[in-house]
Amino acid sequence: MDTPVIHRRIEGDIARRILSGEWKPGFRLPTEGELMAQYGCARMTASKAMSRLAARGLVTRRRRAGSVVAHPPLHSASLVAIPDIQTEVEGRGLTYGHRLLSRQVRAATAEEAWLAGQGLLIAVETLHLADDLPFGHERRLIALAAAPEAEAADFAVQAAGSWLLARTPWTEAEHRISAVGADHDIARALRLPLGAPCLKLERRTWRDGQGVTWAWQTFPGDAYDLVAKFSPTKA
Amino acid sequence: MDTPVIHRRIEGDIARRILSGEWKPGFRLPTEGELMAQYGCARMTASKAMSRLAARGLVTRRRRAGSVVAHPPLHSASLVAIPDIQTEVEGRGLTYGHRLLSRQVRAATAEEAWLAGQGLLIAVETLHLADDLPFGHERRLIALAAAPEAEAADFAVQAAGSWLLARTPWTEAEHRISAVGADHDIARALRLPLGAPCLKLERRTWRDGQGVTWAWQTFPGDAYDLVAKFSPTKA
DNA sequence: CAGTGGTCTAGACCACTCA
DNA sequence: GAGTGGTCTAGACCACTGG
Repeated sequence: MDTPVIHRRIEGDIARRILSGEWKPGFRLPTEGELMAQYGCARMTASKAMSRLAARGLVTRRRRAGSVVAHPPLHSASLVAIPDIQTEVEGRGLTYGHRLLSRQVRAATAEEAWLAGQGLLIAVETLHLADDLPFGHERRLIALAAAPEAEAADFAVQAAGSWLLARTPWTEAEHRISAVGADHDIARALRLPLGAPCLKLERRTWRDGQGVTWAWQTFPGDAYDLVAKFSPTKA
Repeated sequence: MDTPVIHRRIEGDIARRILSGEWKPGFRLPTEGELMAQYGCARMTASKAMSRLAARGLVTRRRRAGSVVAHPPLHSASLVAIPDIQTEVEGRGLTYGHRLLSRQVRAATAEEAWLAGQGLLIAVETLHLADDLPFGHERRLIALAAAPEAEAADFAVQAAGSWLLARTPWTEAEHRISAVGADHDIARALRLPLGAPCLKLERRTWRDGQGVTWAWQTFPGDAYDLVAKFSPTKA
């Protein structure tokens, strides 16, 4: 058999009972030895199943104390996925496009030191389009030290964001989501009244501690939602 | 030895080379057999390390083809954690508080059928406070079928959100984040001018396909950011 | 001290797929 | 067909911790 996948069956059986509420938080689960007997498998197999449940956060395991159904975190931190803009637009059945509004190479300011130290960076301003209508506005800084080829790249052809994503793997990112009123530039680019509620998405990216890029994306509040369906079943 | 954790050493060694860029996407990784030789371990140990790397998304494994460094997804979907309000407030060193503005038991409307079918639900309106100042506004519906004890609970003591979280594990959740202008109720509750940009967080929660709760939380745009630091190293 | 999980070994069979 | 990963077994030693 290639796919006896006994460990998945064990994992699923237990997960079902936990998720259904049959086994409540704190409930003492079978030990690995008991699982061996129940399923007629080796200990490593039972162990694998339980390890996966622990990785999923469904159970807590402690030596000697055994495995118990995990208590849901009192202050849950759930997750929202942030798709990139092209994916978002095309997911709505619209045609994605973009326009390079400005591009500039300059030295980093003090505020941008985390990105490029005293070095050079590229600043681009991009308008994202959905079916040729303004969809979002983006300001982006790219550290030249982290992506030297960026100086020669033509961001009118491929948007700076996806250009970077395809080339420069990141190891760390920080997102910040907030609501702002449209300022002058953004109101004009997105054709909104001044002060109209907009969703602002700020993203800073590192690669092994070195700054790569810093982007601010702004979307009309009534045109863009960040949506995420999340289930704890992920391992 | 209890913690030889050879598999973690293997995992770390390989992860480092991938994250540093030394091994680029598509690079053919050592086979399990080669790892056995390099580290002087059994095949299961090498296998475990590689499995974990695959689970982290750093490598792609295929029978016969071997394991290669995974290509970063062209359209990355990054994640933002949504802390609950109390955690958020206390994380800023402020004192958390809340006030129950209204509570009502009524039948579900057609729009709320996903939550409670034709059944009853509890509708509560809560004001969240930071250092006694309005911090966020919350409307929440709770399906009585999913949490019958909610009818007797005193949400003036424990806020409905954390009450639920502690009692009713959820298996699926959907978040929606958007920017809106403050409407009358919210402007009054949060003491904002009408139309002020606000961050709206909508959350729908299920437990095994049955609706549990539906909440809308609204925060002043200039007072609340959703921040998340994310690194792909998570397994 | 004894039970539990964490890890490791040395072998095995199989499914898949590339050459 | 042969090499690779996916899974399983039966045994082992150890660290930790609750009684």
